[in-house]
Amino acid sequence: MGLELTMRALADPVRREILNHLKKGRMAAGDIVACFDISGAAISRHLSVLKEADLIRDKREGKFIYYELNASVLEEILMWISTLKGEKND
Amino acid sequence: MGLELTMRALADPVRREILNHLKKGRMAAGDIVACFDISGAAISRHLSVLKEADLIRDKREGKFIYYELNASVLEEILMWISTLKGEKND
DNA sequence: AATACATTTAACAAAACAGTTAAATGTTCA
DNA sequence: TGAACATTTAACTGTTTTGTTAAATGTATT
Repeated sequence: MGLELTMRALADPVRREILNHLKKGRMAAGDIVACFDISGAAISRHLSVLKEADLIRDKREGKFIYYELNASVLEEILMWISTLKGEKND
Repeated sequence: MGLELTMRALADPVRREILNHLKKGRMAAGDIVACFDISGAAISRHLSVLKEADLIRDKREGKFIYYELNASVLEEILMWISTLKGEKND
């Protein structure tokens, strides 16, 4: 999917904070909404951007949709940064 | 200062590519412009965003203004990512 | 001083973004 | 089936971003 999607997704502070919340474990969309002061619709779109970037995965369970972090995508950023710093990387 | 400025600066592909170019060493603004297909004015504004984020530093030498990478700011991103991954960091 | 060169700043247009409310979808349960 | 709940999608609005060209600034050179 590429660095482009990832970086764009991470550019927004709300989305970064969503990821910070998910660090502790998966959460239903509604629980995420409750952490913020903006509408559920707005959060929902943020979630879809994060999902598009594969930074999160979702799983429906009954009425709820649970979101969880997929930190593996961040490796690409780490590699990019490390080449910027002139480090060798595999 | 802060992750916010850094992430926003890195969100744009042109700016990331500017950093990639600077990895090899400092370059005058004009040389950077020559790497892209957009106007000097546009590049100049990208440079000012990168500078605002302290990702680059500039130094005037006669007619030229040289830009160089300041990779140290990237540490903050590395730390943020590492906490996301649940790693301890100092 | 006058010109030329390198770069930035200003003014503006087009596209992208993030929020809102209202309507639609999918699921459960009486 | 239909009412209630969780979430997303649609339609729209205001703001920010990125590019353009033209004018301004700073420096060197003659």
